[in-house]
Amino acid sequence: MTTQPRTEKGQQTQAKLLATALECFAKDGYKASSMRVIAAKAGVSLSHAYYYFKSKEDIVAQLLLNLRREQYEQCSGMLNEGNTLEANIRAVLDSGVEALARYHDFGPAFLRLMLSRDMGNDEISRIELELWEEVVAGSRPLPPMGIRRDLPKFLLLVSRQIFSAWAFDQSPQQRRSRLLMKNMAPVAAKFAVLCRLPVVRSLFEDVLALMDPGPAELAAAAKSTPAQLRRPKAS
Amino acid sequence: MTTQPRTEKGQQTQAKLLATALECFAKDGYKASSMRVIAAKAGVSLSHAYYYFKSKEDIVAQLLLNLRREQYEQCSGMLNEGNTLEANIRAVLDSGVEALARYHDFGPAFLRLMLSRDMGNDEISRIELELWEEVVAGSRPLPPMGIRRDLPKFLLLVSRQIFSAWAFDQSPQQRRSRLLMKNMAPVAAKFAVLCRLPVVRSLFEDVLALMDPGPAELAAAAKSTPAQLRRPKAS
DNA sequence: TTCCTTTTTTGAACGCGTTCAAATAATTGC
DNA sequence: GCAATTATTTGAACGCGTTCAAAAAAGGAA
Repeated sequence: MTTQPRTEKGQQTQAKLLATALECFAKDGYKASSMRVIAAKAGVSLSHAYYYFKSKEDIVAQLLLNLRREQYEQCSGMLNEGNTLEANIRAVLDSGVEALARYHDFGPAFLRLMLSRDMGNDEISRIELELWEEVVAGSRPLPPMGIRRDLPKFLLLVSRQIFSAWAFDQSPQQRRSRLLMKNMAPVAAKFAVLCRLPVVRSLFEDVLALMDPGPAELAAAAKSTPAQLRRPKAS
Repeated sequence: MTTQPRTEKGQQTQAKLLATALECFAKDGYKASSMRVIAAKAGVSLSHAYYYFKSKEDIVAQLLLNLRREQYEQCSGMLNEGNTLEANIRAVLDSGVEALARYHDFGPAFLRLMLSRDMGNDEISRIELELWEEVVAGSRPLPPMGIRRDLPKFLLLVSRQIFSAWAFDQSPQQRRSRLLMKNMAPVAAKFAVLCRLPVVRSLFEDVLALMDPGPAELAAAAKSTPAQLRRPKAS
């Protein structure tokens, strides 16, 4: 959403455009829902769609955001009933794939959105992280004290990995990545328990440190320009 | 490469087309190197380019394959000199990012190629796996016996994760993902050593089993159609 | 050579995402 | 009221990846 409508009619038009787009997406899939089709079905000109949405990807971002919100509402309640960590992880993974299943051919577009850091994906990331926080906080028994704080971030990481497998999964019904999800939950739970042991625990911390390095380290890396660019190959 | 040229002139034309494409890619980047430009610079018509390459992505696949081959030749020799596992991992990761650095704006296209299973990326995967096998086989001391066989596959997995971070890394010089690479090597090496402990070892095996499930398990998953498709939401 | 089949090459078109200058409508200040 | 400013809407165009029918060239059998 690039341009905020400043009049009431504008709001309506934008809303209608978005609603139409989501409808088309659900019915005809990603490729078939061209900007021309969406604009036509919404009763506005093609170029007008670009007045409110700066790109097609921008609309897709809204779709993904909607789906995540749906998912959040759907399974937020189920995470506080004293289930095991494994069950909670499973619930979130399942609801995630369930919400997105109809849009599997959006996979690559979704992935691009989530992995690139430039669009309105902050909100999406926030929702996802919040979910994983509820997964951890609502599980009984609670995971080891030392990792309780960072476990959600770790689970977010893991779930992204799974999501990326799902996005490109060509097996019928995405069977492969669904199986991956099913097996991932117990492994992650087991890992959390094992984090009581210092050896495993330090691995956990290492991995997390990899994913977002402290600002000090980043700054240090900024200074040392390795500068050993390759000699131009003879070709 | 969709159509194999059947005459000698055809071979030449295809080769010229490919060479021109790689040249354009190196000089002008992904977006600027349109099929029209490539065809024009190669001295053939636009549609003729599609006679030999079924898509632009097809040419990009060739580029990636070339880069991987280059990387393989460059660092294959360095892996047999009795360095530590960590040093070997670092060498491969470094040479990888070095080979691809010029083509960073191909990142998303590359990623798509490597993650989707439908094109000629078998060859690319094969080369990568071979490299990781040399990393393991050439390191001193050798990693624990029990994981020696599967460690290469695990390292391939890890490297893909890093690659995906690199592909979307918007920081100047891809500083963030380069730092990630630098820190990943010691963690992976440490992990390999810790695999002597049964706890850690079983984690290793769990993760690997996740990534390619045995055929039995896949077949089982195929039968049980969960079939709890969502009730159509009220919109 | 001539005819026929196969391979190579082309021009024209399609629909796509996106941009832009210009037209229309709404709002505001006087 | 009217003019000036701002918000909305449009049509036409651009370059892109891709497709297709058909022309041109090459090769082989008679």
